[in-house]
Amino acid sequence: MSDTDIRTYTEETSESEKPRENVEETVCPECGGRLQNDSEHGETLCSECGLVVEEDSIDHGPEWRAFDASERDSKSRVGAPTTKMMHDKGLSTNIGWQDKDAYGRSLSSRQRQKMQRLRTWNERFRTRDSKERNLKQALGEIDRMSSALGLPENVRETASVIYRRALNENLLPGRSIEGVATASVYAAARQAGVPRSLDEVRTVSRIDKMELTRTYRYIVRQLNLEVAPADPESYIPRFASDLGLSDEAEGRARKLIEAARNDGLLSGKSPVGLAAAAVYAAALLCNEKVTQSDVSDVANISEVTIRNRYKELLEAEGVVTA
DNA sequence: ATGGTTTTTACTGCGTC
DNA sequence: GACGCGGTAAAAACCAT
Repeated sequence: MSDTDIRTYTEETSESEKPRENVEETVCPECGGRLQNDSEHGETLCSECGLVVEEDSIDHGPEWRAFDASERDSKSRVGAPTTKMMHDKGLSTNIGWQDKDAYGRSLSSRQRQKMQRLRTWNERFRTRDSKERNLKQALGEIDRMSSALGLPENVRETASVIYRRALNENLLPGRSIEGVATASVYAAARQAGVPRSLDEVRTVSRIDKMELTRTYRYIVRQLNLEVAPADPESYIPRFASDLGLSDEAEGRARKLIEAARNDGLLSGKSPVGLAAAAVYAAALLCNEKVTQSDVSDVANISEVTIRNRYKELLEAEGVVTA
């Protein structure tokens, strides 16, 4: 009754495909000139007019920001930033494949043999036991799924931490790596306040719904993760932006949820449905054009549910203001 | 396994552009 | 006439017991 957040919603995603822009274009839309790649800056630009058509999303900069010179000095450090996203935090030794010494000179054949042995052993130690190899694969999956879901970096870190803990507590036997990794992503997204529904997570994973819910429950219990019931409000920004609504409408939607919360309308209902209904109602109140089917598409919720919820929302609002 | 609640599916009628 | 909206009944899904 209270634990509605586990709920899943069956909805085939085949019809929720959105028209995709053609990225194969090789002619400048501005002047018709030829496009060329600038790999250093990760851009695709026009050779005629210099228009940047496409920018790579990879950021090659450091993970911190500096606002003045002294801050830059104090934050700067030598070496690659560590990350929990690599199974060894990126700190392990790597031996280059080129048989060159530090000055770029070639090594003698005797030294080459030695380096080859070192490489072999280094690799063996690096992925020493099954746990390390397990983690290596899982973190790859977590990264992949997070990207597909558009989740921010900190969620991936959190998911990685959760997975590590599950691994350390020996929760893995009997469960698939993919399953636990998926559950970690789901839990991390919710903890970070940017929840994705079970359905959304499932679509980027290779496991089925049942395994995901089972595994998710299990690791939440075993690790004593504190995952509050999903708050409808946390879905609102994403839905509102997907529908191209104004900030005003978004705020309005929050107020509707707030009013409903005071009336005790929230418990037992799907948070996604509530959020969708609030967004729809708010758009109406702000005279912004959105149809029920639009909302049902972006929220993956049925129109009927939206109708039922939004009726209740407006009533609650009416009670409060009256 | 079962029962109660919620959501979905499918279908209908109404008004408007 | 297509579309958006509102309602209903039956089916399905989900959760707790």
